[in-house]
Amino acid sequence: MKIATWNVNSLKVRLPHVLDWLASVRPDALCLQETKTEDGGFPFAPLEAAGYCAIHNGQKTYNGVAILARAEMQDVVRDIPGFDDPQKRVIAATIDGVRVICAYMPNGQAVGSDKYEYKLKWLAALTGWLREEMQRYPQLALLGDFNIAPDDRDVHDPVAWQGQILCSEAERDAFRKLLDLGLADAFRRFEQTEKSFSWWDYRMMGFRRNLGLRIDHILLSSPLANRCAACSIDKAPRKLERPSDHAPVVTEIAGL
DNA sequence: ATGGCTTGAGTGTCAAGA
Repeated sequence: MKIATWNVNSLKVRLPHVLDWLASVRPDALCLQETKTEDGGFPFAPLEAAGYCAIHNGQKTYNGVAILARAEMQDVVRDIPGFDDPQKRVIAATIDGVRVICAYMPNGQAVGSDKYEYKLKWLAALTGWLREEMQRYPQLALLGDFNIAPDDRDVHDPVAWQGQILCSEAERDAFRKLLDLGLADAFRRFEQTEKSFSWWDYRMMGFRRNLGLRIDHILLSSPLANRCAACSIDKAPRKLERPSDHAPVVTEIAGL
């Protein structure tokens, strides 16, 4: 089973890239973040023609998350249960016995800001919900744009970014608390080249100079982590005309 | 120099992203 995550930064703009990528990679499931549209503007028809069912938790202008899958999706949940939040950042479904949770964590803007406080509260709520969700679904994968670089090796310039948004200790603590639930960072289960990133700033030729961060992640519960055969970042779509600023992250689970 | 691009909303220019 091949599952993936991609922050597309507007699905309307990126649909051709997404369709090309689905055709060449053929994942069983793809989690999307920042669709930036309500359900009315969601491209269900072309995705279905490409062989994918879709579920969407949409919002105008900002946020918006979706899961595309080749198989039927069951027990769909939108938003974090019990957490009052108008922002559409979570959608979950069961696909071939695997609980797939697609999340777009808040950016946080600046350490100490109101948005930063919201980010930390949001991450705590997600963690609380996942603790229960993992009891119900032993085979669980959390995929998405975490907006957290977990370690200095996930940052192109760790000195410049030290203590800054996406790299602060409280955010990294929140990431570790997710791992403490019994989840494993699929990417770090394998040998990776140094300076592997999943996001590069549009400005300053960030991609060409590899001035990036690894903030998009796939976390796997033990039964899935034990069968995880590969995890990589696909930089190819970032090289196209009008790319998303994020690249897809893909993992392969053997025997599913 | 808190800038630099990109998107959406909307038609002038700003918020937000990371």
